[in-house]
Amino acid sequence: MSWKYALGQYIKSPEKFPNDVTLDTPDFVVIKDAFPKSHIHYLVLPKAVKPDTHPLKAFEDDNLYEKTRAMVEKVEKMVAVEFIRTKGYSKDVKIQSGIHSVPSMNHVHVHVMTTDLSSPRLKNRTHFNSFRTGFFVPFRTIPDLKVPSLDAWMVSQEKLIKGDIVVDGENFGNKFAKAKRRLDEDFHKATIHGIPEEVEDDDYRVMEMIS
Amino acid sequence: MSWKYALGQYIKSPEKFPNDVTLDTPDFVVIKDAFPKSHIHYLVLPKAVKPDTHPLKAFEDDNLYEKTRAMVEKVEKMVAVEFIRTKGYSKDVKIQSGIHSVPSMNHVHVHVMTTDLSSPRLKNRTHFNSFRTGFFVPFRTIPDLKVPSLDAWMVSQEKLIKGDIVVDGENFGNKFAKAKRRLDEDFHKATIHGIPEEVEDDDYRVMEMIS
DNA sequence: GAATCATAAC
DNA sequence: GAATCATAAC
Ligand SMILES: Nc1ncnc2c1ncn2[C@@H]1O[C@H](COP(=O)(O)O)[C@@H](O)[C@H]1O
Ligand SMILES: Nc1ncnc2c1ncn2[C@@H]1O[C@H](COP(=O)(O)O)[C@@H](O)[C@H]1O
Repeated sequence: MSWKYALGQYIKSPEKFPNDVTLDTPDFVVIKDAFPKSHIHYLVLPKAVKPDTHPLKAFEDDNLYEKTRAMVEKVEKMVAVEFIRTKGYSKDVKIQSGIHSVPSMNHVHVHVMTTDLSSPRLKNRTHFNSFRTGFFVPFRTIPDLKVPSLDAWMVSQEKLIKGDIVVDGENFGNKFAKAKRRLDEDFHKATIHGIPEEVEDDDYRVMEMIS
Repeated sequence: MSWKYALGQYIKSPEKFPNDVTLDTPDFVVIKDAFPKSHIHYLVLPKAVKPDTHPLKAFEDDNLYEKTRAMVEKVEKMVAVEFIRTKGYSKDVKIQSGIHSVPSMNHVHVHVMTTDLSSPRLKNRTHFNSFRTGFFVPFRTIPDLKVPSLDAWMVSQEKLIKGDIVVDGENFGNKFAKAKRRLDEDFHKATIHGIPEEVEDDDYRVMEMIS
């Protein structure tokens, strides 16, 4: 099995990876991304898809899309809870779920992750742009996407990876290290490192969102 | 001022870097290493040395060596205290102080650091070997070093940088990423993440060492 | 996708 | 020294 098929091992033998597999149902396996690009980063893997299918192709199947949507939703709620539990309280837990326009790994997978991009594994511009540009396709936008030619679309989408690094509104050009510092600072500031007593009433909207 | 002389700024204008300068005396400035290779990593900079002097040349001056020794000792004690304060209790705080055989940066500087090499800034084999092979010259061994030809010695020492990565007794060859994982795990395990009540009597030897 | 190595330019 | 970019080999 070449590296391109590495995600297949979790589908084939989830029991072999108890530390990586978070959820194992008849139709899905949910794993921790082995190289998480944010503080929390999961992959949702539908089991019944041919390994080399492009996600947009796979999700033309309304039934698969709908089942995956339900699982993604479930994992999003887990992420919110886990974030609050492990990272201390935060005013708002921001989560993004979606696919890469041109996945490197086979086996259809949906990224479900916090949006911080504050992680030791975020090492280059490609990593950043793959999650913060149009190269990242939010899961909910998939049904309305109009992609006449998948191949042409992929070629076009791939250019987004090479573009300038933009954090918030600020353009960092090719200064990845500087942008990374910013992302790490932003995460640190956004996370409340105080005692629970300091939490204000209006900070509970996340708990409501996930309830 | 080219990058090679960047450490000179702390000597020239310590007041401009309050976040970096830990100690400023008539003869020394002590700074936090800007790219720390261990959890705690300081540089001791004697002020009265010409910028492009090799440390072994500078420390032939017994008076300078002795004054630096006293300052290094002082910083080592600070490091021990800081480690216990910030990283949680640990059974033994291991500290290494010394110079690189072939420094890249000018302005004589002595590294005073914990030995963990567990740091996001440790990024390659060169970093590792520069602190874990004979390329790193412990400060206390300097007076007894016999180096007839500094140039020849440096050429020879430089080869150590290219060697296999060895952690504890284990040879990691060129597998830096794997070695780094080990270093991070080791640090995590060595550091006690429990409550003070779990500390045993014989764990206080560090405090005695520094008292 | 990750990781090692080499190479400019600062 | 740090950082960006390109390149094999997996
Ligand atoms: N062996 C692996 N196990 C788990 N996750 C992986 C593995 N190899 C790569 N990944 C992750 O899989 C994702 C593949 O990205 P992409 O194909 O661009 O959607 C990335 O987020 C990787 O960090
Ligand atoms: N601008 C800087 N400020 C503080 N420390 C630095 C700076 N640039 C490099 N360093 C550190 O200086 C040390 C120089 O290493 P060396 O010359 O090999 O002894 C390394 O540990 C670097 O991380």
